[in-house]
Amino acid sequence: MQHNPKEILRRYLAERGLKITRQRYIILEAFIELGRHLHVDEFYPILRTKYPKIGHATVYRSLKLFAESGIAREVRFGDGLTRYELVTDGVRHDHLLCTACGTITEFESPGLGQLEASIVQNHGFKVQSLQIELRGVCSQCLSS
Amino acid sequence: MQHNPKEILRRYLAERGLKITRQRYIILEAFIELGRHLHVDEFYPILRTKYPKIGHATVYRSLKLFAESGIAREVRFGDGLTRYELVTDGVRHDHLLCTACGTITEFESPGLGQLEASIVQNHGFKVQSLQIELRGVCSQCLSS
DNA sequence: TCGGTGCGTGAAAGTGAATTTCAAAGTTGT
DNA sequence: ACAACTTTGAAATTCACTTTCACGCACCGA
Ligand SMILES: [Mn+2]
Ligand SMILES: [Mn+2]
Ligand SMILES: [Zn+2]
Ligand SMILES: [Zn+2]
Repeated sequence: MQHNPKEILRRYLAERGLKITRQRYIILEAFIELGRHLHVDEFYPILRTKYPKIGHATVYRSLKLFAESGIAREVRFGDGLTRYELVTDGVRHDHLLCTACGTITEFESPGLGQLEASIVQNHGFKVQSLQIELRGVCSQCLSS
Repeated sequence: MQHNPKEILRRYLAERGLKITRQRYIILEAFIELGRHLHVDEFYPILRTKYPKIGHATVYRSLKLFAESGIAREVRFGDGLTRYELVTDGVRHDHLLCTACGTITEFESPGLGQLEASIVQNHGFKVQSLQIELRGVCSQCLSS
């Protein structure tokens, strides 16, 4: 149960005297249910069908809160939008962005541990996060 | 002479009927002379001392042009600003961002070729660019 | 060297994502 | 239920960046 996002968020809020509101709950459920790499304007219309009175500022605020609590990750792909994805217990992943069709493909990169280790060794840097972003043309687009 | 940024830009402009203006020349000189990872508002005051009439839209336009021509690279560090750096002939590099003092440290990562190769192999992706971004605490900040 | 064509410039206005403001409403511990 | 907070929603604001448009300037050909 420690890895349930709802539980993690509940604790995070409780620990600092913050509140579990209806809006936060609805936004969290939508966030868990809907796909990855979504930005506010992809959430907002969907949320409004369930809760028409919700304000867009609340959606911004909640997603940011989710990232702070550790259940979400902010992802930026250079299109000026901030996207979010659920942080899962599994292996970390990075993203391939197809410049032809816009598709985002996730990939795992073994060997990043080594890269990180060499950076620590060469620069005495304490790593908090590491992200790789590839741009190019996906196989789909290449073969058509 | 093929690797002189001024020469590359001159050609790029000539090839498409664009013009070498006083402003572009001044901005290019400043860009070459000043440090890396600068954003418009770091350039603008300096440029104005040499050319008080210059407009900020022109600075935005020129830096973007430099990136299009291949002599500059856009770099975004998630602070909402677009920064630029000269593209040099040497080895590619990536960035370490210190979350304590804000310093940007450049590093080279041997072994990226392998990572790229494995991605190509696993996903049939034609890579156009690859960027790594590390966040953490620099040695300077760790030791004080 | 002198136009003429058409790109470039600067000031100001506009854009769009994200944040802030503030009064009203909701949440929680007691 | 009460008091002490925090949160919300609508609207305003911020901020980087882009666009607009009238005028200026670069470049080419005669
Ligand atoms: Mn992802
Ligand atoms: Mn750099
Ligand atoms: Zn594609
Ligand atoms: Zn530091």
